[in-house]
Amino acid sequence: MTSSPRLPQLDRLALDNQLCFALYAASMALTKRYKPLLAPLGLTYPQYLAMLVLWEGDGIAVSQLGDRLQLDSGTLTPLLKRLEAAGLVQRLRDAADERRVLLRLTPAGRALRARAAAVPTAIGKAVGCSLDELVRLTARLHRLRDETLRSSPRAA
Amino acid sequence: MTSSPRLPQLDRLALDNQLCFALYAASMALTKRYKPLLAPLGLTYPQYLAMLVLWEGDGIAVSQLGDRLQLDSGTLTPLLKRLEAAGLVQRLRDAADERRVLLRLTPAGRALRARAAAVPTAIGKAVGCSLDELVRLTARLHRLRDETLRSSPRAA
DNA sequence: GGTCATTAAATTGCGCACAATTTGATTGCG
DNA sequence: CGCAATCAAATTGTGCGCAATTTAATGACC
Repeated sequence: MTSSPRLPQLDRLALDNQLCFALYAASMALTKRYKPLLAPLGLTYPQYLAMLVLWEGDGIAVSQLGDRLQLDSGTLTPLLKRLEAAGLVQRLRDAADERRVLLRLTPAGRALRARAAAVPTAIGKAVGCSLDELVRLTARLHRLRDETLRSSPRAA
Repeated sequence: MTSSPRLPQLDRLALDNQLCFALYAASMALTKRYKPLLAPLGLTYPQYLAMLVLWEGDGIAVSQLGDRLQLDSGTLTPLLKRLEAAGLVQRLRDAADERRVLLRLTPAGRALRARAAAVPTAIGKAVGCSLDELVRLTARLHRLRDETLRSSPRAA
């Protein structure tokens, strides 16, 4: 059986047939595209995602931010400390539950939203597809994530 | 203008409307799904991608692997040293061009492919969509990556 | 043949991502 | 109340991912 030169399984291990690699490569490429747009704002890409959540509504706990971004405190604690050092976010213990750390935008953090509004516009042009196509692809990817997490051992 | 409570731009900054986040979250979720499947093989996810390329054909240089995965030597050099330490890959200077490092699979590295064949099968079940849908989504993502890289400043 | 630009890896430094553990606060229950 | 279980952040350690620099080899041009 090892002498057969072409098994059907070989094709399934081809890099370009892997959905995971297509996702990974597209995500990395798009993230690189964001970098020059976010650098003037003083944000990295994950920091930008955290700010998007806080612009929707601040005063939330670290764990709630983590639920939204699917990241844990091991990732978020140092990231949020950097946002705090940059003067965009305030971290303070919840008086009602001292285990929690609440996140508040500073005036500077709130003001940054206006400058960030130009980012999605610039990216929209770069990906080169219609708004409708973009919305459908986004929805498709969210369903894929949900499906993947659902079948996972320790999904939230 | 700052007193208007709802500007159309606000919606464009909503996390769940970002294609980038949908990609990022789906990619992270799927990568986590791979982890328990790859751990018995002694591979991380990026190491698995490198092995996929080498299983297609070894004897290539580090830079060629980098072209395939869109990764640079800063990422690949330590990764490949770990694969070498694990006994899966051999790194040797190209006699014809001493700047290059050629990558060869060891017998153990070649043998690992048979065990890895079970991975795509297991993942296929987890994502919960038809093979046809999977192929179309993969192709769509590859086009998105190409488009994103094409519009990039310093694309290869 | 000697000099300069180019190229390929490697190295350094920073910021994620995550598993595993620790610290400290809260809840549940007798 | 007392105490174990649970929970939220923080910490520690490993492995990417990438920008910037360094080292060394090759190619080009005079």
